[in-house]
Amino acid sequence: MTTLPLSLYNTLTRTKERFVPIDAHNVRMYACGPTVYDFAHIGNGRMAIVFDLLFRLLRQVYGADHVTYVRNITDVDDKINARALRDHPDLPLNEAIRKVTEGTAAQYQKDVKALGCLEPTVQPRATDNIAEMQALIGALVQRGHAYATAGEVLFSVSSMPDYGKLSGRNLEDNLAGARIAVDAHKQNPADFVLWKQSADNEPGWDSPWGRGRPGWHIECSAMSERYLGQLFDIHGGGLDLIFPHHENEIAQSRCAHGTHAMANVWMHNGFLQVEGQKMSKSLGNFYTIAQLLETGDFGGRKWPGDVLRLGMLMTHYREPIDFTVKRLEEAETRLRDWQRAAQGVELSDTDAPDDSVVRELADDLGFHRASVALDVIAKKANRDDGLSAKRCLAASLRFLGFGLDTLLATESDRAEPPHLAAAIADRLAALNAKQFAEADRIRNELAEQGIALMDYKDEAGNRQTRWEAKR
RNA sequence: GGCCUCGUGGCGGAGUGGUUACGCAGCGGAUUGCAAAUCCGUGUACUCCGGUUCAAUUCCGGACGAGGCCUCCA
Repeated sequence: MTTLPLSLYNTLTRTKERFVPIDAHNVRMYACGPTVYDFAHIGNGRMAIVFDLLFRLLRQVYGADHVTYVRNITDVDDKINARALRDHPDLPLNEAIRKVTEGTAAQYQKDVKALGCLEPTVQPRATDNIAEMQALIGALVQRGHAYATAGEVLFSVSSMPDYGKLSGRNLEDNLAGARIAVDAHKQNPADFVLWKQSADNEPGWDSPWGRGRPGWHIECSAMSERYLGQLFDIHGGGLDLIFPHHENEIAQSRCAHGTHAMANVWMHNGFLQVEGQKMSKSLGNFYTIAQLLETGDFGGRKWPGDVLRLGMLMTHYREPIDFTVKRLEEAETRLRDWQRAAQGVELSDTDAPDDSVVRELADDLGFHRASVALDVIAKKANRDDGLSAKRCLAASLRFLGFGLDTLLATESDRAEPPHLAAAIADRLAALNAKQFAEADRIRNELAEQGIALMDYKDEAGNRQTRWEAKR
């Protein structure tokens, strides 16, 4: 285990802080995962990539077996119910819901894997943790932080003196700006639902407060406690979750447990725009991960997962991203350069990334500075015949979650196309006979098939040809 | 209205109280039969207005602009 100093920006204090784990033998992080009612969009993808990068960094610093990463799957939600009714009107509700959540969750796993994300240590589902949620709600009621009224159990924000610390807002501010009609049954307009009653045609679980379903925030409080404990190291998610979601998670967890904190560090990734505009379905610039991977909807072509990954990471995780075709093209060029420079290395499990790369990442996930370090290593790898630089570059790319040859040949081209070897041999023969027209004819013919030929001289000074498949 | 971020060259994006990355694209050169790949070299910048300072892109204040949140959206 190294002692590399790690610093992370903490939303709670709005400063970058030195990170000190509660237990260096088990560093614990939680990220709010998807609500599985629809395919994940690229904004969801950014969140997955950012926290995957953090996970990888922690594993590198503290050891792969000393980090626990929990990313939940929210599979109880009114949007899911609505989707189930819409898409499967003929099925019983429970079955329809299962169809929606299973299908969407499976697609999510596929998507984030394509983006180069490691599997989290645990991916709990909300519906497997209903009892834990009810226990938390029970504790909140018992401690006087929640009350039952009009078929709902509500959290009482006024029962918590420092409610609003994370988002930096106080209850008066909220009231001043609130244009929402105050629900009459709420003691304070900012009180939020922990449990709500379900109608017969809505999914529900029996509870001390009647058959119902959980509110939005309680699931993360329950699942993080179950897998990470009452106090853990890092909690993350998208910027929009600061309020109300994370604020309310903190309120629930701390008040239920009587603790001073829920997680020590709160991290939030920035949003993205698409071609300069807010991503929205009505503007027609809304893209799912699967769409980018498998269709030509964005820029008229498919985009490999690790190009998307680099395109996201090119910008610091807290900054907004303008997601554009040009950005992806640059990401592709750059990644291909790295892959070319690292080409031909057989990596072993023990090959470690370069220190400079890890060090830059350790400074609040400074991926961009790490990428500059990669450039330096790549230059070195290209310059001398230094195998060590090549190996180091390859190990660094692997560490960062990138493939080593994904852009050098596509899957289907990986197997050498038939006749290619013969064509190359023919061309070499023509070249040696100085029949350049014939040689160029063969080269152009192959180019049309998406195969680029590159000539070089081997150590003996003989002309050789290698090839690369384009896209 | 309240609360947060943020404004660097064609683009992406670091960084610094004075010497000013790096990458993409462009341009020039080496190499090549010609290419590709690779290497070497190279131009353009710090939103505006005040203030502090010997000196500000960097610190402070203001303006303008962009983005996010303010009850279920990553």
